[in-house]
Amino acid sequence: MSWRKDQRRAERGYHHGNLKEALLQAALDLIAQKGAAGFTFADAARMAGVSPAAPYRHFRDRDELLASIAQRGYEQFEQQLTQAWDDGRPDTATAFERVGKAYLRFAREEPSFYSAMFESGLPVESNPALQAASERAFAVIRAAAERLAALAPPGLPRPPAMMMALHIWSMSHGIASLFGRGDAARRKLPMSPEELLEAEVLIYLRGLGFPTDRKPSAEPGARSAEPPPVPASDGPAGSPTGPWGRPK
Amino acid sequence: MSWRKDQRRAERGYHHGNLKEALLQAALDLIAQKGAAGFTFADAARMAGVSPAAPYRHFRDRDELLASIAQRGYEQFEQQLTQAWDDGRPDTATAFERVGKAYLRFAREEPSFYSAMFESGLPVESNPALQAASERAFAVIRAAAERLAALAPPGLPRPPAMMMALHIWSMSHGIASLFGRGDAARRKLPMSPEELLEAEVLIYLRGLGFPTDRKPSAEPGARSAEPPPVPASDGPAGSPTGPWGRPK
DNA sequence: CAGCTCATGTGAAAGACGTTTACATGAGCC
DNA sequence: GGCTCATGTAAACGTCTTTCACATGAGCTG
Repeated sequence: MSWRKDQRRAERGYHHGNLKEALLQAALDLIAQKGAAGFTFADAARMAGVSPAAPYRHFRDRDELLASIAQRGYEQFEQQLTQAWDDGRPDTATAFERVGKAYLRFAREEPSFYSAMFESGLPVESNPALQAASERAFAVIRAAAERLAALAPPGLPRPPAMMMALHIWSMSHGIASLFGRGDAARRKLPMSPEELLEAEVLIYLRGLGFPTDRKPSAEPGARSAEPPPVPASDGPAGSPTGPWGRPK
Repeated sequence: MSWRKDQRRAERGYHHGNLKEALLQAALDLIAQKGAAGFTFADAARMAGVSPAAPYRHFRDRDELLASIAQRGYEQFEQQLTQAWDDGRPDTATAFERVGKAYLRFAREEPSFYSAMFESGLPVESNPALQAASERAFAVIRAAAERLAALAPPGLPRPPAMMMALHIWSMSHGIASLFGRGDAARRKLPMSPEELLEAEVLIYLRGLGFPTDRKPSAEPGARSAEPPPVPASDGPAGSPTGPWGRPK
């Protein structure tokens, strides 16, 4: 009946050797299958081929394992956002938009991490390391917003970068939470989450007075020979189509 | 030792009389205390003073109780939004902003419902009644967006109301989820969630070409003698302050 | 290499929950 | 008064979390 367990032990010996990693991996798989709420310490142990008590040698309790996953999630998240931002290349606006897309991509492609980070009900503020990781991730968005704010058209008051960052974050998070996952919580949408976010950000930036044609690659210092983009706020004669495409 | 239970039973007789309601109420209290994940069927039964098996006479399982709460939540949510919208009185923009605030207020003042609705991991689409209730709530936002879209300045392409509704929804939801609750998941903010949302919506609407002075009460058909508000997209000479107040 | 030590894993057990089943109660109806 | 059925109880099962005493063996020390 229980030859599986014994065989497994025979294969690997009394000591697992890398249980902590194995547990984290197992937890990720399980969360992907059954959600952050459905995931079980005992299941992870089973999947790693150890007794239900073994995990306690590596994590104080179930919540600490979840927190570890969330923390790794924030680290990967930060990395993805940083990579998407690519220090603002080739131009700030393009890079900025990539960051928003990276947010959605992360939510879709790493639903387990996303779950542990944002939906597990973990008290972020009670875990300093977790909070720090979360803040480092947000700092990427904030830095991007800072650079973008610096490009705000002169003559208008410059928007606070922190506010912009929070706005972009909440847009991305709202879309990701409501519509962003593989098949969970999906309502029928007239457009993809990516398109939805792209339009939202474009409209928002236009509201701040940024020029918003599709290729706003003309920055002070950029080596562009084109004429500067026409601000979208030119009036009725200005842009005939909005960020959502031509009306049908 | 167990006189409490017996006494309770003596007070109310063998039959509870209103167990279903009592369980829903108990569950709300428990979710408020310990979160949607921490809430327990047995606890609710205890709080209602009945045996752990009694709830099964009223709910197929724990998830059905949670779904009932979520459904009531959506109904109350719809009601609050409808009331905030007040059919667009006194003017569309004011009422629209009230809807956003109502969203945040609901998240803050009914965290139990909000939890059950958005954070419990319930598969909304698997429960037709729940899904319908959720869609009725969204329909309020959508109807408001419809009215607002109809007021879009002429000459520019009219934004799709559905898209606007989804944008407003995701903004509100993002802010509520990230910053909106009593003390959970709160990061230190330079402004209140309400102010953050108000600024975001204002910037967004301006991006769509809507006039955005603080009292945009001039609508076609409104009994206003003022001149129409100046569009915010007038250029550098236009509005000296943004939605976030004067720069310091 | 022998022996020690300590990190790591095991098994058993206690206590909580979810859920089912057979049985008890009593409110409402004939 | 007696029946019936919705509603509640007790007991039991399997699972999960967590703890504790004990087992194992990897790696250091001499």
